[in-house]
Amino acid sequence: MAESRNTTSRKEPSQDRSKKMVEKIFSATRILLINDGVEGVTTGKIAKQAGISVGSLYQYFPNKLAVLKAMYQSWLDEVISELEALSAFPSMTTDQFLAALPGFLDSFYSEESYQSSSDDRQYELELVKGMRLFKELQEIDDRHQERVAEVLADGLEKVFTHQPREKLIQVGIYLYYLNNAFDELMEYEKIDPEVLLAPHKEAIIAVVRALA
Amino acid sequence: MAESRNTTSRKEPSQDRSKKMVEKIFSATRILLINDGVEGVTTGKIAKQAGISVGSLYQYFPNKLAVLKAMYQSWLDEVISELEALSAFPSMTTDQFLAALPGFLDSFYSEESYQSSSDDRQYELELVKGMRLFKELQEIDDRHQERVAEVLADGLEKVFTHQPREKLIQVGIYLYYLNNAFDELMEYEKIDPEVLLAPHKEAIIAVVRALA
Amino acid sequence: MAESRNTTSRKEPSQDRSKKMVEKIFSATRILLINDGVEGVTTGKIAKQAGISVGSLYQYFPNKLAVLKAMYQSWLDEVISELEALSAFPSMTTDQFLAALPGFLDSFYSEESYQSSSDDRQYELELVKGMRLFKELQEIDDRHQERVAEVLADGLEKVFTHQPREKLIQVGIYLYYLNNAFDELMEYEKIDPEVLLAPHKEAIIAVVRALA
Amino acid sequence: MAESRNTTSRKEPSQDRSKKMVEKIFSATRILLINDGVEGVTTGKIAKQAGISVGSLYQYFPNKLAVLKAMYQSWLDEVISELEALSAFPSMTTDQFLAALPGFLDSFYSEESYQSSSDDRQYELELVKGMRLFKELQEIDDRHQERVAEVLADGLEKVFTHQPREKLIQVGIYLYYLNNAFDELMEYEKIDPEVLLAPHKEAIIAVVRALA
DNA sequence: TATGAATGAGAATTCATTCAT
DNA sequence: AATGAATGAATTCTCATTCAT
Repeated sequence: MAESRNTTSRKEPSQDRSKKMVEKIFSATRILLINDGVEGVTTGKIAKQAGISVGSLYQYFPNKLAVLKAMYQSWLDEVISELEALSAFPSMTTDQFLAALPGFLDSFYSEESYQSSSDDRQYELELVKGMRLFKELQEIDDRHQERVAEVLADGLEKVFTHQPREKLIQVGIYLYYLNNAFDELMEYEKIDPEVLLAPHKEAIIAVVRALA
Repeated sequence: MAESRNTTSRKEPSQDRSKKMVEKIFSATRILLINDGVEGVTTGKIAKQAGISVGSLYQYFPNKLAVLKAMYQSWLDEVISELEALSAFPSMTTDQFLAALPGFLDSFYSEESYQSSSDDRQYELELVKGMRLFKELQEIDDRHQERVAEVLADGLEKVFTHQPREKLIQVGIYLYYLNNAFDELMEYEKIDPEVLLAPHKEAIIAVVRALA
Repeated sequence: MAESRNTTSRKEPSQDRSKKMVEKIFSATRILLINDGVEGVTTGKIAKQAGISVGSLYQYFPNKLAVLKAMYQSWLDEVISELEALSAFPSMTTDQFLAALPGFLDSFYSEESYQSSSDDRQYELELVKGMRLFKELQEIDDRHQERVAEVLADGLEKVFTHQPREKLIQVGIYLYYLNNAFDELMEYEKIDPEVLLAPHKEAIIAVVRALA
Repeated sequence: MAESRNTTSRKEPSQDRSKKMVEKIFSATRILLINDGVEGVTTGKIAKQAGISVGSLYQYFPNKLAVLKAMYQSWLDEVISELEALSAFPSMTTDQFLAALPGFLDSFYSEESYQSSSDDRQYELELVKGMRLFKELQEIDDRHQERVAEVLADGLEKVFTHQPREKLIQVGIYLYYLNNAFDELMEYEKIDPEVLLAPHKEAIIAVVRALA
């Protein structure tokens, strides 16, 4: 593939028709991502699965990567939204925060959260795989990381007001990675979530407490 | 690629010539892995980079995957060795262990360790990428995870004798992921190792202390 | 070649364009078969000879064998048609049949029939060669043999009503082989058709007469 | 393969060592021919099966085809020998010959003859396949046909003294083809030798009687 | 002589992308 | 706009043959 091409959408999905088309392409790609993995996604298969022609696909996206890029971006935007919701709590003292943390983590890691539908997980895993596979998607990922750090730092700032912003940003990213590691671990079949949840919470609390 | 083929080495590198050839192939592949990523590794490029013919490559490996497999396996073996060295400490009481832990972590995460040459890191990242890309390599990885868990559990067992083996295994894996997350984080340019080392150590200590 | 693949046509040649394309592929393959032999037929050469791209060939056939298979099948279908026409005579007594046989054989082996263009013969020979070369084509051939036996038995049954079907089938095949042997012999340049036609007819008549 | 090269043996198997070597190569090739078909015979496999090196193979034969050529030639020589034995009967009158023919055919087609070991049959079939596959072997085959015709004509001449040599040659070849067709037919699993032997004999007798 | 490592042309097949209809 | 046929570069792997040891 000519990876050096423009990979942004070719046209704004202004008309309904267009929106529907893009939607078809996304959901077809999602299915392929889940069933065949990124490496198994081809423009031909997307078109077939979407019930459209390859030509049409190229009417809405300049190349294959642009499709993945849009989907990846969209997923990352969701993640940011969730993090923003998470960081949207009222200011409080360190003690209040530390007291509330265990309960919060319990609900955050309640079964629903880390046991999202297997399809969803697979989909996300494949997007991440694609991100690592195509340099172009890595740029998105870099911007995403920064955004994540900012959002989490925003939250931490409400509590750890005495810490320099820069440090909160670093810790924010660390917490993000900690969470991702746990999520990834949950994919591993030998793992017992019941057993690991406790140590994982200890780890998070320790990191946060170190900010106090 | 025919992923179902036999992917073990075709011949034992018994003779010097053979060893040299295999070495050429490995180092050429390493370079390609670093420069082009797994997705950019082709048998043709390997041969060219190694200064040999494609045919020769196929005298030593039954297919492209076998090359990656051997390299991945070799790296994982090194990792296991390191972990074994790590777990080869004398039995001690929980208090002794917890007292020694911070110092140990300091030396473990001394600059050398997590600042290995960028090439080495890139190489390992690409191997991991390949592992996710090819089913056959995933099997190796699964076995590796189990091995890691066992080795780390062996170490923890010397201290936390009262804990059931199974729990030590789970925690062992968690610690492995924690370390990997930190390593991965170190790749991220916005990160300041100086700042994050402390919270990371706190996290590890918290997880271990929870075993007491 | 992966002989275990699906080797039927990839798409119905419904549109005119498609028909023309398939036609191009067939006639190019025919030429290669005649000039280079089955062993000399490659997808690349077919495409070049047909003036199309390799990719196009694979739009119409899933693999090289599928092309040969279609051509072989098509020829065998013709053969069956001819045999059906041959067997489409009215019922008659043994005596009537034996009296008519010599005249029939004369017209059947009139020059036109066994002196088809050398290219046609060569083409058929190469198809047969291919059949022996590729297991997948052998299956077609087996079905063909059975079909031939049935059709010829249908004809013989109209005359030799007292013979068990099974015997007529066996004799049908024998006659088919006899004819093929004669055809093949005609390819041999040292042969004088004028001289051999008589003994060949004697042989056929003897075989048939033995059914009376 | 460079089919245009010299394909005769590189050296006379004068020494014992050489003879043994050539023998090894032949018997290895025979096994491969039976198990994998001509298309599956490679110089590498031959060497491995023979327990020698590829290099050695090329010491005794200039190329792969030369091996097959020698084996094919050798088999054809055997066939000729058998035919010579067959034709080595005393002169007799037409009536005597025709009276003896049925008995002769019975013994000729006794089970041993047309039910030679499956391996032998397969071996011969593959040699014939190879003959059709490689132009170079076809030349041998042409010479063989002529030789067969001569030998059979020699036999027929003892009986049908009034017929011109040329005609006997033509009929000789026809009989050879008749026999080959029957042999080939016997390979077809739907065939019942018991049923077809009688008509086959009728055919032969009719052809011969026509010479009277 | 024997060995078998090394060669590299060549074969089958895939797939992103274009463009005539 | 939509279609999907056509393209051809790229990829993996094979195997007859050579040649240094």
